[in-house]
Amino acid sequence: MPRSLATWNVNSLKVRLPHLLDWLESVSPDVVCLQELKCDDAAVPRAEIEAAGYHVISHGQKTYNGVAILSRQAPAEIVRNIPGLSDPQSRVIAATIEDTRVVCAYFPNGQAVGSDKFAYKLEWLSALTDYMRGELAHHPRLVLAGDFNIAPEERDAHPDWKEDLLVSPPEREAFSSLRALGLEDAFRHFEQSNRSYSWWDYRRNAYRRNFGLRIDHILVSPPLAAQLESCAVDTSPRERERPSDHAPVIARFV
DNA sequence: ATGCCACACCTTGTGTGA
Repeated sequence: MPRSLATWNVNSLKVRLPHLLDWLESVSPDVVCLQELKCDDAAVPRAEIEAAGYHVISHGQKTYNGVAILSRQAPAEIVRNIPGLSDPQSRVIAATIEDTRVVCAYFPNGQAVGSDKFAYKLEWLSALTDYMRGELAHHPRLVLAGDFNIAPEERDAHPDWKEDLLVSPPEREAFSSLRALGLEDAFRHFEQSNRSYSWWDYRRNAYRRNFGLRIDHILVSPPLAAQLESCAVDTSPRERERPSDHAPVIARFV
């Protein structure tokens, strides 16, 4: 089984490749779920990632979206997108790595509560929830990791966050529905510092002020929850030059 | 009230993100 699994929205794989390679070398996670590649599959820097010791599978898209799974062990049963959902946006890739089913997802942003894109977000969330219900029936050891674009509780958003988006009741109810399938938020399995976040706006010195949200999550099924050893946000890549606006989250298992 | 920043795009502004 993988002993460690991370998720990271890199906001352009091309720009963030040096950050990613350095981080892989220093942290050496067994599985990494990446989001917002912003490139198509042909542009994924496969050779560099393989040279770092990882298999790489991707579901890319030019300009927007795009997801990938990096893994020390070979992936099997690869699925791209949510089965049965007609969606031109590349937001999901899933694979079985050893004995564990890994679903990597870049959830829609939603733009503004009540907008067309918000309606798409809720429809997409409903489809994902149905998909996860079926996956859990077939794979007792399941991870859903990615950029959820939802801060699930009050404590997951800075008190001065004024927008409804990412914290609205329908978004939080959708997150609860995923948890209700029997998935645990790995981060909340442990004591954490107050104001722990995974994303900070590039503007207005948000990172320096820790004006952020916790929207990147690792949800795990009960057998994996029972084996959790730790789960933490790694802010070190956010402190580099030209960082992603997101920091990676990493879970370790005994 | 907007842009504040970053990224991609057959760029010289626009769409999108969170």
